[in-house]
Amino acid sequence: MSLVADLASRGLVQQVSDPAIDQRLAEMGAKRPIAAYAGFDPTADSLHVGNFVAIIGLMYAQRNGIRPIAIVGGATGLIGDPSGKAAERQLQTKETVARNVQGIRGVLERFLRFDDPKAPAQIVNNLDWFGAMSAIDFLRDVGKHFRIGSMLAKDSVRSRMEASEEGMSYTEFSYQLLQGFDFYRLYKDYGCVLQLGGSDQWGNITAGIDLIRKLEGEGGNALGLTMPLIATASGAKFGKSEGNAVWLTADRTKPFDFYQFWLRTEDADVARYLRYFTFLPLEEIDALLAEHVKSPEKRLAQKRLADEMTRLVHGAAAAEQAVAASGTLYGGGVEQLDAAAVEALAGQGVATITVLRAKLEGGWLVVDAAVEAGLAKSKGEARRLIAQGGLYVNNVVVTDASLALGAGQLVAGAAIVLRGGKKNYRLIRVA
RNA sequence: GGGCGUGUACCGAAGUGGUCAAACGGGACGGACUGUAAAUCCGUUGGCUUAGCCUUCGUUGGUUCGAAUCCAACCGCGCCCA
Repeated sequence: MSLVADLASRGLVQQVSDPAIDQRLAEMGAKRPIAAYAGFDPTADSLHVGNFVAIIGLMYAQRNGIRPIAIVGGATGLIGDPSGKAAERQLQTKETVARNVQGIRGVLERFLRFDDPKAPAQIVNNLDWFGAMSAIDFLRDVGKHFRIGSMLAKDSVRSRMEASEEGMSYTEFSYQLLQGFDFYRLYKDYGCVLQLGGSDQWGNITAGIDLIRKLEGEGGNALGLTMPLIATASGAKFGKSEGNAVWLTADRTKPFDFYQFWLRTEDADVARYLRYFTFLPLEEIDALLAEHVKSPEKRLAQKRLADEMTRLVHGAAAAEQAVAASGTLYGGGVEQLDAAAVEALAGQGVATITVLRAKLEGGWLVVDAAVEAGLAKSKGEARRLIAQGGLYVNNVVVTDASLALGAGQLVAGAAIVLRGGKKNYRLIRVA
């Protein structure tokens, strides 16, 4: 058993509840099949790269023959985890949460094997046990085992009470009971002996470990492990691109944009990310980094990272297409585009809008085009972009805000490549 | 239930009758330099048919020639007392 050793070698262990987790897992695993779990908040119908660390944790568990369980918090999502949050969460409707649970299930199915003969993955919705539980039962059976003192001492509570003006509602205060009880149920019914989570989850994880010990007595022995919260070397939040989260599904973040996100990783981060997120052997990563240090301008490490990640998340075909599209758009190949290449770009996950030919022939203002393509939120913003020299049609700077696009700008008679800034490409095709 | 306080643009935070589309900081975005990096520098950051007009300062209503600023009620939030 080398789950913790594996994770540690990748720099993915922040804190452990027991220094000998691997050994303990081996002992328990010898007697019966064991499982490990991580929770996912259904705040959206998809997961983003910020959730990826937890997924990686489960993937390593599965590789070690431990059944990975993902809890999709249909119940806890209705409450809102205060950990790491400065402000009270906006409550979601039950319908929204139910829909999000479905979406997240779909994402997880791509990373965990559900048909693994030895350690099949499983998705569990904690609404299964909370949905039917009455408030009275909850207070008697769960609440009784929690002491206010230790609840107040949790970092997630203290920081809100002391540091922030926000305070905290009773609803969020009780979150740790819910997550603690999740762990207990999984421990009892699914043989789940280990909980994984981001470092902000420590308080919630220990709440579960304590609850299991109290309810199960001597035999109750659950384990917890937290993984580091990922931040960029320059201190920015990880996983945002142009202010938006980078998602793991193509409908929210195009494979091309996903590839580009990783490709733009700064030097100071690329080594960590390769270790964290890819399954490349460490020796190979070291060799790659040695190359990278010699000639950083080649961005070999970033290219490899982007390729591996896109491959892992969107598949080999999408990755190859993203590489090809990047070559075309950033290699200055826009002028040489032909109809086939345009077709390819669209297929390669470059965000595309389609307009009627008549619109183009009627003289379509670039300003309007930029807004419709999603490069600017308003015409004013589009005009500002132009004034600053940040809008390009077919890689040529637009200098006149009153410019109208026409059929003449169509590359190979098929499409116009619109670019905002360095990073945002849109393909406009005619129907 | 009572007292005190608070609610401003993405976030933090000034402004307390006109000169306020609203200082400043952060973030974000654009440009320059580079390596689609970092750091640094410059610029932008409510909308529009842009020398002008329109909509914003918790909500609604009022006072006033004129309100983010004054008044009333309501809503949200914080702290304290019960």
